[in-house]
Amino acid sequence: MSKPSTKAKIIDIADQLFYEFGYEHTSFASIAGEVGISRGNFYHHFKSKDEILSAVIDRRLMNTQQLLDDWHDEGKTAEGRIKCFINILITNRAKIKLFGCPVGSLTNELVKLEHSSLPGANKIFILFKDWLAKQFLALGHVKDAEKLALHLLARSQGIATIASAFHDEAFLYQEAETLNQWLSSYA
Amino acid sequence: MSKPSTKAKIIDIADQLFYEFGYEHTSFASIAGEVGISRGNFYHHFKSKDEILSAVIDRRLMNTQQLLDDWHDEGKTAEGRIKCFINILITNRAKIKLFGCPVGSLTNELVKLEHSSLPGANKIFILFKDWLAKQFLALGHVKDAEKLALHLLARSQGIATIASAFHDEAFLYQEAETLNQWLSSYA
DNA sequence: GTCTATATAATGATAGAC
DNA sequence: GTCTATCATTATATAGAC
Repeated sequence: MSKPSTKAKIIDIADQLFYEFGYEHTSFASIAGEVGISRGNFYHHFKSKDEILSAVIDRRLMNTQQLLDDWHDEGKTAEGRIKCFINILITNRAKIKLFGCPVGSLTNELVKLEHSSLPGANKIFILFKDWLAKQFLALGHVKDAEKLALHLLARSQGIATIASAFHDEAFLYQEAETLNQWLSSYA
Repeated sequence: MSKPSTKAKIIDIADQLFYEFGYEHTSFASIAGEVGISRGNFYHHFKSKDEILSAVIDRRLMNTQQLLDDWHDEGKTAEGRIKCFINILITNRAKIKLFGCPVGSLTNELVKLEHSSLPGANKIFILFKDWLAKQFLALGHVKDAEKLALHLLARSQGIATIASAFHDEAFLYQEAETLNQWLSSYA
């Protein structure tokens, strides 16, 4: 592994800070501080804050695709693969409890800013949705695959919202179990 | 009806703007502009921006309590009353599609700001939760009333998140129907 | 109670030396 | 590629006249 470039470091740190503190609340000063560079250096790599957001979204898209590919190898059955999705709520419980879902909370913010990167952020949702729909299709739900996929996506979003509002980790366990029960009625 | 005081007007406008553009993104200048007063006049009524947020949350708490009281009179049965809750997704579809849920999107933001008003905003969630739990209790779900209430709350949150991200009103109709079906299995 | 004028700090962004 | 210095703008907030 070669050492990460400054540009890669900026994207990595911005990704974290946008998640933990929100896009607008994260300043160049705080990113620069974390990366260990000066604010001026910043604009050598990115022309604007929006451009960093774009890069962060692209990074998240890549990471999400990688995650889905990994799940495809892990899960032997379509049901098992959907369970991988549900299980993020448990795997990422510590962060979800504190900051909610990275995708949902970002779109939530971009919606209110009427930000031009909302469609980009939505692409992450769509990656999940299409992947889930493929699994439901494999389970024989030819007509309802899309609907079931979006339904599950919404369910996971709501769980993350409530869990983060109340900083309630137990709720994540409880609702992940409820989702698995729901899934078994479709598998 | 006496004409609303300047203070009441500020709270009313701030409530709308916080919903549509977010708390942090809403400036004093924009509130003052909408109300039709100068920025300086502002601080005669509120000592800080946080204090306005507090007042907005108090207002939302009162309005929510009023809404729940109205539903109590409207719905003849516990099931009917829960359906009133589910039906907000339809009644408020135009705004939810554009800005999400006022409660969920506010807590989402306050979580990331680590804002001291998060517990206050959560009280709105708790009002809904306790009211819903009471209805599920009336339906005979003695042991699961709390769990079912929070589950339904989370479901509605997720639906609002997805609907606003994609500006998709049809999804609100589709999922409200799914929720009503879910409810009928508990009623 | 409302206004104008202003203080102060932080923001995103630029210019130019090294 | 990184830095320092700086700009223009905006933000919250204050002081004091009317």
